[in-house]
Order: sequence, then C-alpha cells, then structure tokens
Amino acid sequence: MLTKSAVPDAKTPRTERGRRTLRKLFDAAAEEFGEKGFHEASVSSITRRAGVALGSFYTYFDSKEALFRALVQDMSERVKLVAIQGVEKIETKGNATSVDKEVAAFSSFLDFAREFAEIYQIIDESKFVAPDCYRKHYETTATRIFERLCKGIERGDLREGLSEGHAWAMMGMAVFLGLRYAVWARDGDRIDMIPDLTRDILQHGIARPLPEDIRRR
Amino acid sequence: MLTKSAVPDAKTPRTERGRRTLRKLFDAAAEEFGEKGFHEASVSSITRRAGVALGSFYTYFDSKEALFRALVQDMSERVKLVAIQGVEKIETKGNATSVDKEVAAFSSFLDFAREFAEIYQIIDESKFVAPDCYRKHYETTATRIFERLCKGIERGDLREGLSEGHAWAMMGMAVFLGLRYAVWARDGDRIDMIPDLTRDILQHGIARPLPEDIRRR
Amino acid sequence: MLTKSAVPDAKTPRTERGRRTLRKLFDAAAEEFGEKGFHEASVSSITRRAGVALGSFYTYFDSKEALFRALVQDMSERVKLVAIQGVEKIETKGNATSVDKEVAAFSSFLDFAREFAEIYQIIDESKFVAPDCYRKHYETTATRIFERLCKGIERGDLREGLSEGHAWAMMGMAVFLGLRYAVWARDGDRIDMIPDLTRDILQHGIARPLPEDIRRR
Amino acid sequence: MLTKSAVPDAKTPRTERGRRTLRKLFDAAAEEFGEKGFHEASVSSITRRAGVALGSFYTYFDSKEALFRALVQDMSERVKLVAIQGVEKIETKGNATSVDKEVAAFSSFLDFAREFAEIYQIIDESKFVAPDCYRKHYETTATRIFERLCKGIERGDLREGLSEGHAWAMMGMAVFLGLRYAVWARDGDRIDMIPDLTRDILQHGIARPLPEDIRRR
DNA sequence: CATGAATGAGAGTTCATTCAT
DNA sequence: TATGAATGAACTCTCATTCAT
Repeated sequence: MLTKSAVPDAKTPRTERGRRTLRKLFDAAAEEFGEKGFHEASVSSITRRAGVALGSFYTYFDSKEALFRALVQDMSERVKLVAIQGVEKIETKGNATSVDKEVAAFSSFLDFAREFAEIYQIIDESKFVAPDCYRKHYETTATRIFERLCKGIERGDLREGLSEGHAWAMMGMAVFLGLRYAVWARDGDRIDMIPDLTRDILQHGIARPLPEDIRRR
Repeated sequence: MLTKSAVPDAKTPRTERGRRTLRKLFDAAAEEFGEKGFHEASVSSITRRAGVALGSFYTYFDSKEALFRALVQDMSERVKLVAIQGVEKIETKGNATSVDKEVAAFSSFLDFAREFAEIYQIIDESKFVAPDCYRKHYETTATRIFERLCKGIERGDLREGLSEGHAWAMMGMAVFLGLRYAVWARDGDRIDMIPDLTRDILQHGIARPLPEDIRRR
Repeated sequence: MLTKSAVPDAKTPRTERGRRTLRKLFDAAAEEFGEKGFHEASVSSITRRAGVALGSFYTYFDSKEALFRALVQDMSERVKLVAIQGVEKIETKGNATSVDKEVAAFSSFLDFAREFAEIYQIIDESKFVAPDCYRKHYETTATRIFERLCKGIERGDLREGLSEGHAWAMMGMAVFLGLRYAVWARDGDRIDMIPDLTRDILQHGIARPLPEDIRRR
Repeated sequence: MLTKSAVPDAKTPRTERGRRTLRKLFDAAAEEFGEKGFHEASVSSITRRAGVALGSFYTYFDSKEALFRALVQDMSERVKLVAIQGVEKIETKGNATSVDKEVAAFSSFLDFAREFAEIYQIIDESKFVAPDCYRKHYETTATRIFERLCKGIERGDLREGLSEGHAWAMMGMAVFLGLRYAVWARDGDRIDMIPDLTRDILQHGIARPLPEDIRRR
C-alpha cells in the first residue's frame, strides 16, 4: 500500500522481513489513526494491531509523530496520483474540455475519499499535528490545479483572469463536497449527481445569465 | 466576547463576580486553544492566563472538552451572526442581487477569519475533538446558504436547479479561500480582490462561455 | 433523631433555626455516609441533601471528619440504649435468667441493625476513619457485657470464671450474626431463629455433652 | 510472600525480573495499606517503597483498587491455609475432638493475626473498598467452618442442629477475640488463655448447667 | 532485529476548606 | 448566619520513549 515516494520520516529497512514489518506498522497506523485520530491512537495499540512488539516501532520510526507525517505524505501522494490518473484517463478519450478535466479530477478524488473516508481524514488532522505537511499538501494541490487552469486558458476554453485563488476555491469545493458526500454520506444522497453539480458551477456559476451578459459578448 | 446564545456546556454563574470569572476563562481559553490547539493547551495554563485558580475552572466547566465545545458553539454563533449582518447590510442598500448577497456573506466571513485567524481554527479543530459540534456547524451553515439560494431562485436571479450540494460547494470555496488568504495570508496577496474573485465564479463559473451557450438561451 | 448525649464534635447552635439546620445536616450525613461510605460521600452532596448551602456546613462542623465522629458517637449511644432497653424490658417481666438477658440484648441489637442496616455500617467504617471512636465503642460495649456477666455469676446462673474475653467473644457473635442476617439478609433466612441459636450457644456451647460432663457435677 | 493462588487482578509477568517487580509492589503495598489504610495510601508512595518507578505500578495492576483486591484475595487465601494447617496438625496427633479442631483453627488464626496484625486489617477494610471480596472471604470461611461442624455431628461429638448461623457466630467470636487480643493487645493480657476460653464456650457455653439440664439427658 | 518491562513527566480532575458578600 | 464562588494541594492514571535482555 505504500507509494514509491520518498517518505523520509520512516527509516529504510534493509531486509525483506524488515520491509514487511514496516508495511504492517504503516497499515496498522493508517487504520488506527483513521479510526481514533492522532491523539486517541496509541503506539502500543498500533503495534498490537500490527502484531509486532512495542519496541519494534522505534526500529522504524523516530516517533509517533514521524509515523503520522509519513502517513500524511503517503496519503497526499496517493491523492495526487488519483487526480492525475483521473485527468489522464479522460484526456486519452480525446475531446475533453478543461472543465471536463477538472470534473474528472474531482470525481476521482471523490471516489477515493469515499473508499478511504476514514483514512482520508488523516490529511485533515495533519492541520493540527503536522501543519507543515498539511499546508504543503494543499499548496501543492492548488498549484497543480492552477497549472491546469493556465493550460485551459492557453487552450482557450477557460476564461482569462483565472488566478491561484480560483484554484483554492475549486479545491475548497471539492473538499467540502467530499466531506458532505463521502465522509458524511447519507442514505438518499444522489452522489452520482455531484460531478454534474461541479461541472455546472464551473461552467456557469450559480447566477441566471442576464440579457446583458449575452449582449455583452 | 461571549455571545448571548445559550452555551449549555458552561454552568451559568449567578453573581457578577462569577460572570467575570467565566468571561476570563472563556477568553483565556480562546487564546490558548487558538495558539496551541486543544491537545497542547492545558487547563492549568488556561487558568493561569485567566488569572484564576485551577479549581475555578471546574466551577464553570465539567471538563476541558466541555469548555472547548462551548467555545466552538460560541464561535459558530458568531460566524453565523457575522455572515447574516453582512447580508443585511447590503440588503439595506437596495438593489443587491443574490450573488451580491453571497459575496457580502463571504466577505464578512473572510474579514472575521482574518481578524480572529487563530481563534477561528478552533472550529476546524472541533472536527477531531467534538465532531458533532463541527458537523452541526457546517450543516447549519450549509442550510442557511441553501435557504438564501432558494430565495434567489424565487426572485429569479439565480439559476433553477441549485441544490444543497451547491451550498456545500460555496461553503468550501469560502473556507479554503479563508484558509489561504486569512490564515495563511502572504505578503503581496491581493486580498481585496478575493470578493471579486468569488463573485466571478458565482456569476460565470470558470469556463469561457461558448457560442452554443449564448444561442441556447 | 439526635440523642441527648454530648456530641462534642458538633458546634452547639443557639437558635431554633440553627438546631433545625444541624439536625438536617446530621440526618443527611447519616444517609450519605450510609449509602456511600465516608470517602465517597462529599460535603457538598451532604449539604445538597440537607438543602443548605455548602458553606453552612462549617458553621456546624469543623470538618467532614468531625461530623463523621459525631455520627459514630451518636450511633454508638443509640446502640447502647437499644441494648439496655432490651434487657430492661425482659427484666420487668421477672424470672429472666442472665442468658435470657443476653439474648434480649442481642435481639434488640439485631432488630436495630436490621432497621438501620446501612447507617449501622458507619460504626464499622469508623475503624478506618476514626479508630479511637471505633475502639471506644467496642471497648465500652464489651465492658457493659462483662458487667452483666459478673452480675450473672453473682446471681449464680452463669459459670464462674467468665472473663472480659467472654464478653468480646459474645460481642463478636452478635456483630457477625448481625452482619450475616441483618446487613446481608437473604430471602429464605429464618431470622426469627437467630435469637434461639444464640441462646443455645450461650447455654450449652456446641459440643454434645459427654457422660463425664454430667457426672462431673 | 505471594501465595500460589490465582490472583486475577494482577497481570502475570513473563520474565524473572517482572516477577521480582510484582513481588516488590505486592509487599510494599501490603505494608503501605496496613499502615495507612487504603485511602491514605498512595500509589506513588507504594512504588517509592517498592523502589520502582510510578509507571511500573500500572504494568501490573489496572488501578490502586485492583492491587488492593489482589491483596485481599491473597490474604484471604493465606488465612484459609493457616486455619486448615492448624486443623491438620492436630488431626495427625489423633484423638482430637471436633472442638479441639475448632480451637486449633482459631488458635492458628489468632497467631496469624498477631504476627500480621496491621496487614490483616486489609481484609477488614475491604468491607468498604471491595465489598464483594470482603463478603466472599467471610462467606467462604463460614462455609468451611460449617462443613467441619457437619463432620463433627456425623462423628457424634457435636450437637445435632448446628446450622450455618453457628458457624457465623463462631467466626465472629474468633474475629473479635483477634481484634482485642491480636490487634489491640495490651500489656498484661493473658493471650495464652484465649484458646482455652474459646474451648470453654464451645464446650459448655457460658451458663451454669441447671439441674434440669442434667436430668433432661 | 525483536521484545516487552521500566520509566517518569505530565495531564485532567476532585473536593475539603476558606472567605467575600 | 447563610451563601456559593474561589482555592490549590493532592491524587490517580496515561503513554511516548528507552533499554536491558
């Protein structure tokens, strides 16, 4: 389950057995942090879950926080990959507009958040446990979105004047729709409509176009 | 600094002296939680900051968490009032469109978040400390936004078909723009442009209107 | 419910209102200590039960322990009176043997312990809270029993050679039968047989009399 | 000092070092509780006495109360063994009557109570700290005495009609004589006479046998 | 490398008592 | 005298981390 990305907060095991133990700890921690949150989770219950001795924890991680950071970075990387794959997939189909691509990125994220709702919360909790990780995650993500927006402007299917702020706004939409429809999903929610909803907003905003709007252009 | 709203997690003092003590504790806690977060904050350092004895804390609150919950509810109430006042203010000027009102609500929120950036974090941390408070805050807020959207549809200046999901999306935009431009403000940010940015998105989305769009209506 | 006995651990109120408050505190404390024991009982819950303010407690008692001591002494006095009345009652009927009197004293104690099972426990707890009160209670009681035994010897219906130790043994019997059949009474217990059981032991012990026993006298 | 009996309130150590630590805690706690009683004893002073770190306490016991319970059960077991050994010892000599055996059990108990006077108090305090342990101890003990009485009746040297109540009465005698002559021993007490005193009571009760008594049989 | 006992700083909380009103 | 807010010492318990085996 670990991504290949460098996770500097974990020590690199040299043996195969070591790699297995590290993996077990990582997975156990993801579950534990996801279920209980950072502060309620305890090192001993992580090791118990992983089926290794308490002391072994410190063979692989310098501290509880170091493991958490490693997890956040791993999650961040995976969220990034998921979104990129979502975009690439639609690009291969050809004819995709920039809005299509953003919707695809968003949909992939939403699917991911639904599948790993609890674990996903780890990223949010990093705001209070490892703020630098949190900030880095969202800044990186915003930058990536903004770069796509810039390309869209170049291609001509996005409006001029889109700025980094637009990227943050879009990211906020995605996160809160994810919160509402992935983490807090209710029976009866029409989750399949959410991507269209996003597309709508990106395409037209929420206002009814006024006659002047039409005439203006 | 306390709002009048019922804060059932705090015991009501009957004397003037008691009210002063409660207020001091509340203010000290807001600072302490804002600076350090829930888990790093300690009851004894809150009482030290407030200039009262440790035991006095428990005259007014059942636990550290109860105080935190009371604070979250108080913050939530204040954020709500701020947004409502923002809307009301623009309504009195007359001629305000629904988008104007949303931008006004958003701007007021942003101003508030900037002024109380640290304290505002308390609401976000409640996601992990008092999840029910957190959820209630955002569900209530989304409902309020959605009600405004419905009125806008009735008035005719918002598109048909706006749903609760649109409210969540707008809330997400506001929160993330608040995070970026209030909490993580950088020198050189053109914060005064943010309301316009929001207006843009709400008015037109991000896509360049296509010819078909025009013809369609 | 207070006996007239000097209870030096309680301050003497001068007004009628004061006497009423003292009484309320005393009764509330008896219930509270009886239900919860000394350490689980709290001054504030005693005052709450009594319907007076917390601070008023210290108008009447120097400390929680002082109240407890006063209660123990009061209980001790009442137990003593109960036993004495039991004896006196049977004496007025005439023809009562010394064993009859001891059984009467015991029966009265048992009735009392059954009626005030919980409150009675206060005396036992004093072993750990106010050991001097506890010791005084049992030493006094033993002495009283021993004095009755001496009279019985003089009258000729008790064996020569009975000592203080016999009094302690009898007291132990009474207390443990009280524990078993008053405090820990079970459905199906034939409590009415207990006095006869005591009489049996006092009269003959538990051994089957041997032929030598008979011949010896 | 630990008996082999299962003491489920203590975690079982797996290493020799662990066993030593547990033993030290147990012994220190027995002293501490014996001297100060449950509520005055503190976990930190127990660990200090044991020469281990505070935290080590919780490696072996869930709480202060759990240790206390373990101690009570251990004491209870030891008191039981002591009495049984007293009886067995006299049985090997042959010719012992049932009364001899009861006196032997009692004497052994008294010796034990004298040697561990303070520690023995722990069982009594359990009435208020771990009532179920207390009750179990005395109910078990009474049952054991009653079983011996039944055997004596079968053998023919104890009177018919002895019941559980007689066992409780005898237990009470033992406990109160133990209290008076072991815990509260005074200079000048003829402690060596106490077993004979008990034998007297068990053999004949306290009454002077009446002529009718003789004729009756 | 693995183990799990040992460590001890530090936390939240209680509550008998005091005292200003 | 009655009130109840204020006090702060003292307590039990947790748990990340260390370390001897």
